[in-house]
Amino acid sequence: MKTRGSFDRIYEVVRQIPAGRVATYGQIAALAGNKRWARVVGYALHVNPDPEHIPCFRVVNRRGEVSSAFAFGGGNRQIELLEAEGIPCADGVVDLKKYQWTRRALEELEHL
DNA sequence: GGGGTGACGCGTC
DNA sequence: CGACGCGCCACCC
Repeated sequence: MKTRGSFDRIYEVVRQIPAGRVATYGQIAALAGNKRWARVVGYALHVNPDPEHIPCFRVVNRRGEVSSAFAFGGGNRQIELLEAEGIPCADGVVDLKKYQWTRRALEELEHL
């Protein structure tokens, strides 16, 4: 597979999102290198080349809302996958306050 | 190389 | 956290 420039960067970050946590597009962008890639992140996941190894369902917008157009078969599918990992999002919205993937969150988990 | 597009973010009202 | 608009940047044609 060829490197798709920034896309590859983005995929790498998304791949590192731990189960049971979600990340925002802006956050992915920031971790990938540029905060302004938020839009590019969306595009990158849209053309997700390897859904099996790239958990794009763990990526939500800054408000915690799941995507309306999902590569797996609709936002509904994304909700199922998230709940399967213990992330409640019945209304299609995730509580970022609790489930957003941050270093701080990881530390707290380990500390607990 | 120019232009259109998009699974976004943030300020504003 | 309702709606609207602009900015942002990479990708495809």
